[in-house]
Amino acid sequence: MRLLDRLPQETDRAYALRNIKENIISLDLAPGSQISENELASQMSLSRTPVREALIELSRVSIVRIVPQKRSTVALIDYDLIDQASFMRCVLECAVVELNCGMATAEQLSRLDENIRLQNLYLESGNFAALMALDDQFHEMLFEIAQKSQIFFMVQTMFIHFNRVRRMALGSVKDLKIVRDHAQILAAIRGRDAAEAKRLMEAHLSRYREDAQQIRETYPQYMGERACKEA
Amino acid sequence: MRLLDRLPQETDRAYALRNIKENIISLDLAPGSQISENELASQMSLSRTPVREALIELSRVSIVRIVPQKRSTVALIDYDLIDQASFMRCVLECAVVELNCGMATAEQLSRLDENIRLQNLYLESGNFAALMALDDQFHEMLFEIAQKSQIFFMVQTMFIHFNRVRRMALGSVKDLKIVRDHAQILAAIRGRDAAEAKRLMEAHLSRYREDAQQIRETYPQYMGERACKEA
DNA sequence: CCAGCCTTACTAGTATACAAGATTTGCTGC
DNA sequence: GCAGCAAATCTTGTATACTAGTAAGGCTGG
Repeated sequence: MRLLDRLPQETDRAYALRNIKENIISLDLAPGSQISENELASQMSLSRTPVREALIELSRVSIVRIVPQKRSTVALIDYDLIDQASFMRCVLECAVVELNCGMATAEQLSRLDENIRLQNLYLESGNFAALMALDDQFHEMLFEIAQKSQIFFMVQTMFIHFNRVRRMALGSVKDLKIVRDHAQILAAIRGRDAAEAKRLMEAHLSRYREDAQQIRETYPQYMGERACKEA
Repeated sequence: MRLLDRLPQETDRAYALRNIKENIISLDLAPGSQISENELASQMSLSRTPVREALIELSRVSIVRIVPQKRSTVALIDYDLIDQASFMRCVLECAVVELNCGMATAEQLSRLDENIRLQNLYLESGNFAALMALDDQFHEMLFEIAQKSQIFFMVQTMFIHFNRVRRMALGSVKDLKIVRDHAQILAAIRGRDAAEAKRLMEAHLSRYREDAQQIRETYPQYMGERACKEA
């Protein structure tokens, strides 16, 4: 397990959650692998309590599976869950971006502009991790502008299914298209064209599904749904 | 605090969560009231651990507010949060009901029929609590039919903001309209008319917002947003 | 009487001990 | 050798002890 640096004023639980999440996305905690509260706790130099509380939260979105008195495992890649997370995100963000067209201020638009400028920068320099963080931030800003931050916060945890697969395909040529998508979406918002903004967002989010087949072939051992038997 | 009966095979944590949630909705744990892990634990004859884990989950959707090392309180009624929960629900359910039109089987349709029959029954007999439960079940079934159960499960917790206000307005004449809405929605699904189904769902969910002003006047002490100062 | 400090009694966060259940390992008797 | 039982050792669930931070109330010195 790869350890992240502690953030200032971060509680043990928040640290454990952030750390475990990151390790799941990076596949350092591999899909299907067994995890133990005790083991994770000692690796992070914490007690079981904050680790356990973090795992409970992750189990709520089915990214960690806790079988009482038996074991906990990192969930296998489940395309049904990814589809559902993807569907939810698409439906919500399309509605959000429509709202954005009616309410984004000049100052907010320029902040989005700034974000996209940085995206282009990291795209050129090949810093794909930073690019992904900016991508997340871009979408979060759209929720903020629509005054729907709480919704973003709530559903964000479910995006991990999505993000794990995204990370597997990192550095693909798709990234260029993604940044361009963002610029087009911003242009539509600026032009107050809700229908166009929605159309672009839908197309944008559908990109993430494209790599499914390739990933399925590259990491067959991580696939769930049907092949895995219960113990 | 009113205690619910234990369910078979329910863990202490699940029981605590169900119990606290119910007491928040029923206003037995009043908006703005201070709650203590210790006190709740002793009232439910549990230790702090499962109670605490339940409260953490509730704090994630901002229905309970935990101030570290200070106190925990039941959130005041916050119309912004209700709006966001309502928006999320509306956007998701409209998309779901559109899907339903394309995929509901005859067997599923008849189960929905059965549910609505029961709704009419409880409406006549004035059993509004049972009616509300059937209402919830109706909407959950729509998610199931669309094969989006995980989404329902995920966002359900946020509906508590919504449900608390709903409970305050319980027994109003609106209930008649609500049951009729359900029947119309089902008819649209049966007729495979996605546009109509969506339109009906949107109108249906907008009903819940109507009582806002009345509730605001009836329970001014429970209102949050601006008037409350930090301690 | 009043200001300021300090004690005390709370809070939630964390660590650890213990309980209950499941699995595995190895012994035992055939 | 093998079937079956049993004990040891895992797991997570729960209870409790301890830590640290906050707030309030009382005491003390002026």
